[in-house]
Amino acid sequence: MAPRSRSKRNVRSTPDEGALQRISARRSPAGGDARSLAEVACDEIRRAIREGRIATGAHLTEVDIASWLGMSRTPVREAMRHLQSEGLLLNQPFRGALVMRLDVDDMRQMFAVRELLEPAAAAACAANAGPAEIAALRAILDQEAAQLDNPAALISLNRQFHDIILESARNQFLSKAIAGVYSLIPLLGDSNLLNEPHAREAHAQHHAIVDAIERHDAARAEAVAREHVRHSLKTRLARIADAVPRKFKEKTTKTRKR
Amino acid sequence: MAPRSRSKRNVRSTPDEGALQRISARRSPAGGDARSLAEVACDEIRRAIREGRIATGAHLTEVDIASWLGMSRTPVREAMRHLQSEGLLLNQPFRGALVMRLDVDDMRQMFAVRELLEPAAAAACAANAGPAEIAALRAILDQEAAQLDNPAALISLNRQFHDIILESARNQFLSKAIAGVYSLIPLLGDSNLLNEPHAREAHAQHHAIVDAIERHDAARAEAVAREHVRHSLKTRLARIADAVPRKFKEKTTKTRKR
DNA sequence: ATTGTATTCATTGTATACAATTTTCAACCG
DNA sequence: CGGTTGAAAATTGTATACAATGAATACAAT
Repeated sequence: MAPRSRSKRNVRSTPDEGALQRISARRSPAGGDARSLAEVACDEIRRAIREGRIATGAHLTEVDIASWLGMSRTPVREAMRHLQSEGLLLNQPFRGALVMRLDVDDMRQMFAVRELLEPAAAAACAANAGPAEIAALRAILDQEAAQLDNPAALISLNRQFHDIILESARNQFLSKAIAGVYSLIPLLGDSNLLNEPHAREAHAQHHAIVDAIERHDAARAEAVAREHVRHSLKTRLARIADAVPRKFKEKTTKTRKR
Repeated sequence: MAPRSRSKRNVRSTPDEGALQRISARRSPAGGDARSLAEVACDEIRRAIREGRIATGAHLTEVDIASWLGMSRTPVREAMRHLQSEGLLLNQPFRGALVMRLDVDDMRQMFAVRELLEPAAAAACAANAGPAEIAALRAILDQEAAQLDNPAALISLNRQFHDIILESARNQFLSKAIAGVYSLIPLLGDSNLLNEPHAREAHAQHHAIVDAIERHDAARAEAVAREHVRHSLKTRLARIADAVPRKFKEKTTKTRKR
């Protein structure tokens, strides 16, 4: 077993053994990563998909990823299985794994479920949230207001916002269900928050949600959250409608590394 | 690569090659299993948990399972990671994996989510189901009616019933969300369908659901499905209330194999 | 030229060996 | 008698070798 100690380059009494350790040391030369290589692989693949460096529809093989990341097949295999169960990769029996591709209909299905789950989370949060959680939400609102023209920051804040609501809902099954949907959002392409008018409207809705939560008005929180999801879908559909006019149809663009 | 051919002991024109194939056949001596060992391990562990041969709260290690199932750690590890992401096992960093344990509060959370998702599935099914699906549902109803005193059969029919509804809902995200919840039901212990009065009521509700679906009455299907979930929770809570009087408290009973 | 057949190739499945780290437990010192 | 330290045991992480299978391809026969 190799990783897992966070930053303890630990006890190691005898010095010669320290040397021996350094010989077989981690391959990440800059200091303490200390996550398992499988986790690293998982995150790297996810990130590459999110950033578009691996296109949806591309097909990955264990050996390709392994040589890309400079590790053996074992952790890569583990990561790929994980991503498969997450739904990001599609196991193509003897031809590598396909990066899942979502069409407009899939997107509608996804938002239908979000429209079911997220309002429920907001309602539960309104019922359960204490002063600490409400303060945390307000803090996020303030930061959002200050960063409305900074999509990267907004994306991070947005995730935190929804995470706090989800935790306050205090329902692990609801959390897991929503997480299962969220994990496939990267497949939809760029975030809506790159669009500033959308970001402004989303921020206003966040505000309304927190107001309702603070008043413990579950029905109102639920309604606004539902509207929030609907607005998000509407923006995505509009973006697709704008983008469609282009004539070209990509095939399964193989974006490999190496 | 080893398994994966389902039941195609395929074309193989020349007979001597058939013999040669049999020489290097799978290690499961009785006929064609042909699933990967990781899948076998996954199913075996799941089954052992469902049947109570591994108690909730038990802690499993890769080597124990491997020696139990007579395979190497590799596929076992894969299976355990899968079950962890499913939520059936809880990774306990250096002390083996814990079989997840659900208390009454967890159960309530689970049913809260089911009460959200299953009515939505019934409603979508009512909107989408064609004659074939409705016929399939009616066939299940008939079989249920004939087996009301056979819990094992009812359990299988119940799963088929909900599977058909879920497929007819035509929403992969909804399906995955519900599947994620269902996979933890074995942790709740014995099925409600062992209780005949409950089974009768559940069958009646199934009937009402199918009637609504056939009339494409989404609102009615949704309402009955919600009542169905609520009734299921009520029965479980009543069973717990009955069972609690017993004084004994189990510890983390280690139910190993081998 | 087309079809059927054998061979090679690409890819995954599994076993095993080893490394590294956490836990456990016992001995030792205060 | 309690706390600390050190070594052994238990457990997991990773690499690598090998087996087995589906797919692709070359080749022969009609």
